[in-house]
Amino acid sequence: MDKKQTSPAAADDPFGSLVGYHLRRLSVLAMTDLSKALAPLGLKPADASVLFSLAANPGITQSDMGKTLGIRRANMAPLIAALVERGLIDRQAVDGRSQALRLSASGRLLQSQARKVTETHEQLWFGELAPDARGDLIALLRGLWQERV
Amino acid sequence: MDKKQTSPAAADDPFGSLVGYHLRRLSVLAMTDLSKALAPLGLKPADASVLFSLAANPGITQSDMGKTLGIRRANMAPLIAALVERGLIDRQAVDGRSQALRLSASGRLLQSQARKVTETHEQLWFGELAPDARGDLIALLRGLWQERV
DNA sequence: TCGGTTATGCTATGTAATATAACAATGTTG
DNA sequence: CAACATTGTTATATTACATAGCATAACCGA
Repeated sequence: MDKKQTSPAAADDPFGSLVGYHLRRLSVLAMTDLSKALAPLGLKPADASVLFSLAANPGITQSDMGKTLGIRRANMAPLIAALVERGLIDRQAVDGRSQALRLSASGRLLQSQARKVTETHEQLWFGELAPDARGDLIALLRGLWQERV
Repeated sequence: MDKKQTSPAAADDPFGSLVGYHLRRLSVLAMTDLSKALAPLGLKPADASVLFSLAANPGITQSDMGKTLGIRRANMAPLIAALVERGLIDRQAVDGRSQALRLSASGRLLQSQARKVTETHEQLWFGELAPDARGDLIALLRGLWQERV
């Protein structure tokens, strides 16, 4: 027999049946790594998600973007303000309240760089999954969270 | 045609191919909900993970538990201290440095309650998955994070 | 068209989960 | 024994998230 003597994991794993635990461990590790990969661009994952959203939805309002990204108004404000400050985003009043947001030229450039970094990161972390397995996983995860929003 | 006019999501979804994004959204929502479910027990998810680990590995040291849970020494200290303070965990010196940790009687009781709460939560969030699909998902997620630790 | 309600953006603030750095005390090993 | 590594701890910074309250603007029904 070659029991015990193993790593500090061992025993019978009380988390073996908990999806949420493994979701969290993976998500935290992957997000930490993505943070490091984006850092040279001066972006955090939340910033990148704003740029991606804007590349796909030019003219979206701040509050609508918050709804799609799951970020609250109070947290969107400083996030957007910093990107406007850096000249990456232009705002344009839609009415007396709402601001339409668009990428500036430099914002478009940075967005495409961030996209490349993110895709490289995804390939590193999930590239071992066959394309259809990856698609299935995305569909599964998306279905589970979108039900609850 | 019935295009557009849909929810504030819409457009072509710049996150459609990003596993990490969906991992994160699901993980955050599920963890927030688990937090609320555990709150009546006076526990946070990290506390519960400590209790689960201890139920499966009585006598494990603080640092070994940190390694298996992915929690750093500096963050384990106050986490364990609070549970000891509440009388849920007993410490016993293994040598001059290490402390063996065990659930007290009240710790065992609270652990089993936390386990029930967690399993109910898991059922609510992931119960729609067939048991083998759930097992496959867990194996997939676990494989992906364990490679990186 | 007025008045109540809702939406938008913002500031201030609180909480939780991370992270690093530095330390004392103890163990381990060449 | 001397050098090194491990354990637990404190202090502290960062980040992501939350709530509350506010001013302003838009909307909408009587």
